[in-house]
Amino acid sequence: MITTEADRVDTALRRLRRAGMRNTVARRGILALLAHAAGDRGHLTATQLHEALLARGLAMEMSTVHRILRQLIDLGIAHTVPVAGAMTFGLADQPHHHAVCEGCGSLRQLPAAAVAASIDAARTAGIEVDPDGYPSGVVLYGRCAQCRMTTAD
Amino acid sequence: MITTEADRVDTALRRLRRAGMRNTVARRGILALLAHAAGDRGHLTATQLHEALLARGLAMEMSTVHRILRQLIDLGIAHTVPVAGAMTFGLADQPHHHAVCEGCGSLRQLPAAAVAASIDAARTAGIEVDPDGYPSGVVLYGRCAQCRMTTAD
DNA sequence: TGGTTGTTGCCATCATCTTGCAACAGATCC
DNA sequence: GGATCTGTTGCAAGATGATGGCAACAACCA
Repeated sequence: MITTEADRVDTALRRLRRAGMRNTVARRGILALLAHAAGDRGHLTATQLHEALLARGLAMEMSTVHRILRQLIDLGIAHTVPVAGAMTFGLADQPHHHAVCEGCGSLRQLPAAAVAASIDAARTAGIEVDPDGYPSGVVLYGRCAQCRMTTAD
Repeated sequence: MITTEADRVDTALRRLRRAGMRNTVARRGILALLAHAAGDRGHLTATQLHEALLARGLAMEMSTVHRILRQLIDLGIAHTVPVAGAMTFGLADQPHHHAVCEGCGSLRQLPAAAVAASIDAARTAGIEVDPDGYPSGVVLYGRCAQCRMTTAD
């Protein structure tokens, strides 16, 4: 992790600005949370984001959260990973892919090099996958150590 | 494709039977469609399955389709891949993973060997992924040739 | 500082999936 | 073949996640 959270938010805001979009409280809040989550446990669902925003005193509508997330994805600023029927969101400023625990939904980042062979195989099959993991890239669904312990089936 | 569709349905029904579950019209219908789809374009969503069942004269409730699909997944007979906010379902009798087009939702199957390196990387990161692709395995999200043509962005 | 225009809040709506319960039907035994 | 047991389905309601329209608001530029 070279850049700080503030730097990453700043960079994202500049990209928004260049696309003709405004620097608003709602967007700054969401970007700050995404940057924080990226350095922490991984990605967040729209609901988790909404709750975290409220906890920070940033009251806003759920529809606004969804709208902003969609915009961030359209611009390639954020990317999204489907987990257990819901979407989770993270910053896409550092190329990576994802391994998801289907038990608890926790998420690990995988470097691009680790999934290169799989991307080659997909290309052979006719699907071109972004090597930087945008908008979803490669997702591996499995179980983390803790969930393998608790559900011994 | 070594086994016929009928064989695959039969095998699945035997596994259901062994688990103490009954051989019903609804289950036969769903398994037949999944077996057919696997040899065709890939997987089906619950809605697509429901419509196809109605088209075959097998009237049943959407809730029944969902219930049966969940049972098939619990038994490892079917597996599921999230595509564009919905889940798609396919038979899991032949070990494979998936490459999905985010444009049109079409799906290609990848052999287990093609994604082995990625699964190793996930294990290193702490997530154990089933090499046979159950229940979701490895999913690569990208774009097929046709969608890359139509949306030139 | 005022005007323009993108953005947000609010509300309604849609789609997908889940759950509870009573009626039904497949499987087994006699 | 018929009775019985119990898993299964239909029906209806609802939880959850995501989207769209419109008026009020606020960020940006001149």
